Amino acid sequence: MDEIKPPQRVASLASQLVDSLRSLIESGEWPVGTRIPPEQVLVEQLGVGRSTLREALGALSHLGLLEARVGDGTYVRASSELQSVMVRRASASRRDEVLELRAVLEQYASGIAALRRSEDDVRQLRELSDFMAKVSTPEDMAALAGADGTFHRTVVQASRNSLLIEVYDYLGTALASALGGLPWSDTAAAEHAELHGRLVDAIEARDEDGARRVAATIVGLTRNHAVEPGHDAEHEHGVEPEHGAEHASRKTKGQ
Amino acid sequence: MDEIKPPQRVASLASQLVDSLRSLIESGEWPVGTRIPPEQVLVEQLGVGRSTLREALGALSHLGLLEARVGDGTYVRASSELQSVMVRRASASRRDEVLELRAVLEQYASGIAALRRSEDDVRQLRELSDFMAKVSTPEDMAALAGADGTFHRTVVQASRNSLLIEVYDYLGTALASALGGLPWSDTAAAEHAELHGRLVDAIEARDEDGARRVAATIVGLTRNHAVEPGHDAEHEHGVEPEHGAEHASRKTKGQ
DNA sequence: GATAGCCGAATGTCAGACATTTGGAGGCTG
DNA sequence: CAGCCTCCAAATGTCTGACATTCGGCTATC
Repeated sequence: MDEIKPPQRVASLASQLVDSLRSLIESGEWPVGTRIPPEQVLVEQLGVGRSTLREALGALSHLGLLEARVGDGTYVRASSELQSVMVRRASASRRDEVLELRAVLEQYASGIAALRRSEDDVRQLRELSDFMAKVSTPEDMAALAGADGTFHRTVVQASRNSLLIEVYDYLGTALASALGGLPWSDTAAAEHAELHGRLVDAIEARDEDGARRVAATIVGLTRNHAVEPGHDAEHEHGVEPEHGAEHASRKTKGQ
Repeated sequence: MDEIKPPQRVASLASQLVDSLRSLIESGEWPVGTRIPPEQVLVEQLGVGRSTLREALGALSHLGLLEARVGDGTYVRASSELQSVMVRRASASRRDEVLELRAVLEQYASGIAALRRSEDDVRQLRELSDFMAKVSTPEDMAALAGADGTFHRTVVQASRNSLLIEVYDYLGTALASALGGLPWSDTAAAEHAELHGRLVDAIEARDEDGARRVAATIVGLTRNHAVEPGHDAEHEHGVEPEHGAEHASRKTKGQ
């Protein structure tokens, strides 16, 4: 009995590989945008056959964590597997369902945020709110939409619940590809800005119920904008995060 | 120019396979528990190499839709890819975060349910509520826990938002494997039952705000039970749904 | 009739080969 | 010298064949 191997053949090699690679990605060792070593290198580093490795890489690709390009290499595309799945699921849902779920999360997160917010949160929200109140020219509408998105994400983040934050973000991603920038009338924009100010007030005052109520009002207003009929049915569900951006130099082999 | 193939080599064969197989599963053509045809058969049916097919099968396995067993076959394990990913993500989160998110969904679903509930919903809820009010002997605690779970799922389902329902269910699945059956004191059980009755009342009366508030109270009560310190950190994240159950007879080849 | 052993079948893994695509290096031309 | 073109190495995509491992059922034996 020199060597007794049998003990651990619990999980398939490919499964173990998937877990290993996934933890490499989720831990940030392979940041998004990284070009991972070519299959040949990984095969000899990990000591597995190419088929096995490819099965693992394929799984991660279909999970949305990796993206392989023929003739180029394989890149890290996202750090969370929940994202791609959630986006795909949300894209397959009726838009009002997605909006409703997101609204639910946002309202409640606003309430919690009022309880857990830091001084820093309040400062950021106040800045964004003030900014949105100032802009009114049509050409700033794009900036306003961006600020609005940041505002709501900041509110949700102040809830300090990472799982809630993540789900909220993914729903937002799924929606963004669907509705994009909507036009705002002047009166609506003014009301919108005023409500945001009140939301910040409530959060600053640690008024859970008030924050939730204001958030509900904002959500209702937003929904009225979004339900405008038109491009209802499908939209490409690829979302396509940044990827043309930071590609590690191709010839960087050793690291 | 006899044959022009180039037109669609847009996506890799394996990717197309994943989509095909996934739709077979999600459409219900291959119900959960089905033993899918062996690789060899699929290879010749689909006209692809075994490596390619295996890459697709591996991806679906790691997505949690399939489960392969050496020497036996490959079985459909779940019909939604969101489930496994969500369960895994939730299991990696702090329990209080999961509870909180689930509580959020439940509270708002209760409010929405009050608006959208059918007569049938009310009837079912009333039955469950009455049942829970009756049982008090310790040996019925298991049945009570089951009825409680069914009650809450029914409430959420009355919201008629499939995405919300799905996410709620998965969070519940993730939690169930973690906390299992908790003991209830008599007074707590009585309060619990009384609250459920009031929730049904509010839903029947289409009282959105009241339903949400009662649900919030129930959630708070439940949370007090769940936050008892102890087994906090990790718990196996496998969840393991039914699988020993309905296996199609092995020799059933044609269908 | 019960049990132990055999055998076929199915998945798991590896190796090799070729196809296809890409990006860049190098040479050619103006 | 600048710009374009060609060619090539590299990387992923696919297929085939082989062997290992494990499981379920069948059969033969006691």
